[in-house]
Amino acid sequence: MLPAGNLIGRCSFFEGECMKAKQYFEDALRAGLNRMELPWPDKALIEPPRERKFGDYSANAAMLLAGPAKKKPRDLAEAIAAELRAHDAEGQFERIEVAGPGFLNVTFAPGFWHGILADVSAAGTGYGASDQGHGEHVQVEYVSANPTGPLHIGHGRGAALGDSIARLLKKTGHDVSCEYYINDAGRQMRILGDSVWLRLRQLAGQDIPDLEDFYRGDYIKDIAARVHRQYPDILNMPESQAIDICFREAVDEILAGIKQDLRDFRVGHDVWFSEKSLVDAGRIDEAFADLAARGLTFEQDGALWFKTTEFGDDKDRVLRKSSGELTYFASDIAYHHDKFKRGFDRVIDIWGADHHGYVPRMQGAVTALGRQGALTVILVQLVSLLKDGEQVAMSTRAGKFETLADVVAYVGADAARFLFLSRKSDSPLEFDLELVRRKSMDNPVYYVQYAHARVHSMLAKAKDAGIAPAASGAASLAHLSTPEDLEICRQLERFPDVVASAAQALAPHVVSHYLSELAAALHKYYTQHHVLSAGAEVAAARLLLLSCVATTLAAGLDLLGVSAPERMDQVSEDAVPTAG
RNA sequence: GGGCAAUUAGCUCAGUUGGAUAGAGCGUCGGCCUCCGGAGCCGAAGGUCGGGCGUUCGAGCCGCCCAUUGCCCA
Repeated sequence: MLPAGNLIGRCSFFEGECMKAKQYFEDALRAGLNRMELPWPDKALIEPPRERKFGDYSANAAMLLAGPAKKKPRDLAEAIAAELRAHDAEGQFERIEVAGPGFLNVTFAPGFWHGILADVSAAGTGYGASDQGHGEHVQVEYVSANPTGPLHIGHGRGAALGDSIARLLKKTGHDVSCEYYINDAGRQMRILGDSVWLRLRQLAGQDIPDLEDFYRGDYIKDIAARVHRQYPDILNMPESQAIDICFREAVDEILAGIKQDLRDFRVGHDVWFSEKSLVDAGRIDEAFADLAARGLTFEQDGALWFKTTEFGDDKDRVLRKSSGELTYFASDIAYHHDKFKRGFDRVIDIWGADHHGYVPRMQGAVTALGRQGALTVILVQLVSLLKDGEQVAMSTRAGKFETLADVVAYVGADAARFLFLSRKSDSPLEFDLELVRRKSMDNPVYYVQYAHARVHSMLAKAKDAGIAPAASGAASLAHLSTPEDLEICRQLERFPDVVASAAQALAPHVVSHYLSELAAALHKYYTQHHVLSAGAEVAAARLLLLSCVATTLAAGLDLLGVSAPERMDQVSEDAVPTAG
């Protein structure tokens, strides 16, 4: 959990007085307890109560202090409440009450909440930003699919998650680099080269049976045909040379396709790191030497072993087989060794959940390298693809929706991303193509985008009518006094906290849930309070409030990599299905 | 056989250092457009938080056992 000091630091981002409600209450409470010569309890919590009727924020301090002070929790709470009331010179609190077993509940005055609008207006879409990361150098590695075929929908989930986590970390003051690790060395790559070579010869009329263990997607056939066109005499070359050409061409083409798919999904990596370059540059040996210097490797049966049992693994692992071949583990160690040598304070890897057994080993390796705790592995559970409630087979040969590109073309990047980022990464996800594609209320992404578009529609109408939003400090804000006005202010005030905790937990779904709630508050407001016909002064105040909602929605959607359209007909276009 | 996760409303899911009557969307049923976009709003019904035991003032959350499901490893 964040120390309280961070909250103050975050507020310094804005000019003037810190308007954070939670912090304001905490400061007042601390001061009050101090005057009463009571300590601040270690487990003191200040949080919004579950039910609105209990006020804006609730503190459990009296319950924690009652025991040691030998007083009844409620009596002590009353005494603290009286102390707080006596010192609320600025009248920021509307109500200070004691409830239940001894909760201390406060409700802020409307004027306090109106101050939030100044924060949002001043920050614009930068609202919610902070420096809690203090420029920490963080690397996020994600997708990193083997370049043996196009990305599938599971990769899409990892891509959306990694990209959004990077956005969250940037927003909270981290120095972030996004990386894709290209596994272009090793056995899978040999199989890829062999697969293309085999198809090429088959296409040339040679009667060769399929291999048991090779890539058989149609894209292999396409690549083989192209390679043959490009190298007409390839069949006359020495086989090793021909296979090498097949391999290089295949990797280049598949990788280009992967990059295109990610671009279409609005995911961008800063660094594409080649495993082969790691091997070629001798980095593997460097890492081995590092481990050997720490006495953590040994030779046995002609193989090189790493003593992972010293770090909690259930057995030691091989780094280099007796045949001289390197294991995946070996290059992964070298890769992470390299990451830390590049100066990252913290490294985040996003992996498919089927690799979970690999996590302790990798953590052990990082510890062995002297960087315990610097690696965070996020596991992403499987995505099951449905169409009208029925499972779509995911095998390479099955239906036409197996690739990420097809799915994105069918439902649109916004809808796909929002769904991916609406769920905790460690729970399996159902992705129903028809549901996600639907432009209706069962689709949360449109609900949120519509809220944003609704505000902009009103702002445009207001402009035509010559009504401008009020200035953030205007006296007319006093008109924002209904429960719906204040509810929206409260929601807006939460946003920086939401961003901070989402970044800390590396959990973008916290943001998407928040956005749904803010959108709901906006839609409710829209139905209950007419803006443009409410009289010039009221209209101006309400326009300011709603434009702050739009700003915050846009800031939040940006963290998810989802567009914030000003008109809904602008989003429907990229959801139009491709031919067929 | 061992390990990692998951289990919350009919469905899909939130609920993070243990706190007040467990929430949302969809679906179902019933309401709301002479007015800023109805892609919306309001209301109702719907729960043994998989089961059991324990820890304590208090457990969806922590511990142990069991069940089911998924994955990893031998």
